[in-house]
Amino acid sequence: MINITLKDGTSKQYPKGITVGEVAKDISRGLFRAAVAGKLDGETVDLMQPINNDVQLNILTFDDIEGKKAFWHTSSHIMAQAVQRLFPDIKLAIGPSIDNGFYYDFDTDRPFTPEDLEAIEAEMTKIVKEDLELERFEMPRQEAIDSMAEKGESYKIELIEDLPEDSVISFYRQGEFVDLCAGPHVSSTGKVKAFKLLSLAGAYWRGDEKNKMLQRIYGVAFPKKGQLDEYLNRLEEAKKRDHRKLGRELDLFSIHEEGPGFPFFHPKGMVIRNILEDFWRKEHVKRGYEEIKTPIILNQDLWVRSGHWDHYQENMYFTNIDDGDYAIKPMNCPGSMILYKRKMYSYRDLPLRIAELGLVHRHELSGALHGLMRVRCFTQDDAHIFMLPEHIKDEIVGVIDLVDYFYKQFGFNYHVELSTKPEKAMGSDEDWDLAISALKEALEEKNMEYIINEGDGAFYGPKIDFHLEDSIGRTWQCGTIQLDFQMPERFDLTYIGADGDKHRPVMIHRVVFGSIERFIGILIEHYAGAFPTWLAPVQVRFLSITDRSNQYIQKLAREFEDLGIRVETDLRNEKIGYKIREARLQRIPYMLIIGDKEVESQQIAVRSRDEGDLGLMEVEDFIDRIKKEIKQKGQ
RNA sequence: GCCAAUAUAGCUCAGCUGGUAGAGCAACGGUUUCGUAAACCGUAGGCCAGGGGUUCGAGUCCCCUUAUUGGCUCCA
Repeated sequence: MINITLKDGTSKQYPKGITVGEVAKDISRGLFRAAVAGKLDGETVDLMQPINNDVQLNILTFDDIEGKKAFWHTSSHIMAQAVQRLFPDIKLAIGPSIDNGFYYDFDTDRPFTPEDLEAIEAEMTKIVKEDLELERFEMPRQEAIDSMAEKGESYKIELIEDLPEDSVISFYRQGEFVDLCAGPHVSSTGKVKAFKLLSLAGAYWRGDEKNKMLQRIYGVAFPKKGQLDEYLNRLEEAKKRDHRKLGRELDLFSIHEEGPGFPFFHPKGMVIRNILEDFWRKEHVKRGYEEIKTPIILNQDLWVRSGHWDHYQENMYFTNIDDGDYAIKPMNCPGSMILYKRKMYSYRDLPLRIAELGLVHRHELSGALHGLMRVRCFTQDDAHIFMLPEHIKDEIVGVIDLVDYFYKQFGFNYHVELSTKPEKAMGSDEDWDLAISALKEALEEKNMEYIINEGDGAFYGPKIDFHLEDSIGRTWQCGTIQLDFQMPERFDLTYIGADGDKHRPVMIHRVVFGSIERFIGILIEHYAGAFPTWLAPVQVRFLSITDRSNQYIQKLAREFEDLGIRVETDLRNEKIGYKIREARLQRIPYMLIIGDKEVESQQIAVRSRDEGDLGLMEVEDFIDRIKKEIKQKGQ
């Protein structure tokens, strides 16, 4: 007999060799039905897995992340099986589960069509009905390679060859389909009750653009039909808050064929932009930053000196002035260097925090452009902090606090990544190690969780990135803090130390919004277009019942404007319901409805976007209310 | 840049296997002066993304270009 400790801490005796599934069945039939996999001492395993010694066991259902992974992994096998039945000539590459479903990559000369997806789905339905059991088995390395060679599965051979010498090479079989796979999997194909293939895409083998492009099919699957419907519904809802759609409907910005990746900001979009910038300026002054503005075009020699010519050229635009070669800035730092060098600094002047809202241009691949999130020109809310080595940690902590303060203001959740030295980098490994440990130290002092992104740093230094989520869960890098020992060296920056000698300062590059454009895109999706009053392009719209109230409205509107409240009037000869509908579609925080009654009593009828009809109010009371709300910035 | 899909009026979309472009909303003109999410009638609006081809005839078929979308790669 063996002792099995369950999730709730209780332990039970079972005969040696009992399977995970049998334990689940012993606990309850319901749990057995919901079970998709198990977790033995932290390792996820199949339900068929026998247990031979005392362990801690968790029964995983679809509600567990690892359970979902197993479920989706099996779904990807079902899809691959269907594809192989319909298109026997295809080669299998890889088919993992992902955060929201699964995919499988196939190699075939014949491109899949949307009709193929339907046929594949139909075949998958059959496989699910066949309720094929999944069976795990292992093979010695050479045998595994031979067996894959026999099937012509060259990608699988490559995968096996890359496995470490001592690793167990396991396969899963369901009916006639066999795939190299570490597992775990659900016990039979019949469990995958509801699924949908979502999209077709090209994907490079092993994510390397030098490799062949394979065809990837994405899908999702659930144990119940209702869950699938709910998921698809959520996707539909998310599409409604897409910033590209709302940007058009709310008249905030547009992008035209004449300037792919170069967004135009409309008057209402500019209101949001200007408010963000005002807020930004105020907070930066408070924290000891000074603001500068450097030119967009600077001569090519500067970019050679900064290292951009060697490391960033393919992302830059170039131009020519009077036979001289110039570049359009892709970053603000070299301009900031020039300003630092304009005079001498004492160690007492440092740290020096120099901020710049700088418009940069970068050549992004056409296929990468995406609304305001990925553009070819954007404004960075940049700053360069020049400092002594002993300032490093405090300055980084200061920036982390600033970023956190900003993101909290908008109610964002974010996650942090630390990126290390890339292949194409300047500087010695020692410098990089020093810089990386400084960043780590700051993160640890703030008790921040972070993931490490190996080789993803900027060419001049490692960075801490702050990532925000869009409406469908994709994350976008916004804030970043980059520690740089290289630029000060390249530009021979100095300060005079207490010893009277020249010393080299260290610098930080950092942004908080990241790109104002991207940040606005994320804000639009975050609020689904319903901006809090302090950010709303129009805060109040007056709606007339009849034209008898026009004069009163115009008088009030002028008063509100004088108080700095952003107002619009709708005096059209339309029914009130129609005007309310339009104002609601524009997500305007307050509608003030003015008819004969209001003119008579010199009051206003207030309708709030969030709370509905608030009834009659004194004008003064409403002004107090909205002013307070604006001051609180939606907190 | 690569793979795939898409491109019809300001917006959302019809237009079947080729026979000469249509709706709703918006705009404009009129009627209606109305109380909390869409009044009524009328008018105008399109080089069907651009270019080339096949055909007696192309929005529909083919090719090229551009842009967009979903991915891959890259990144704020």
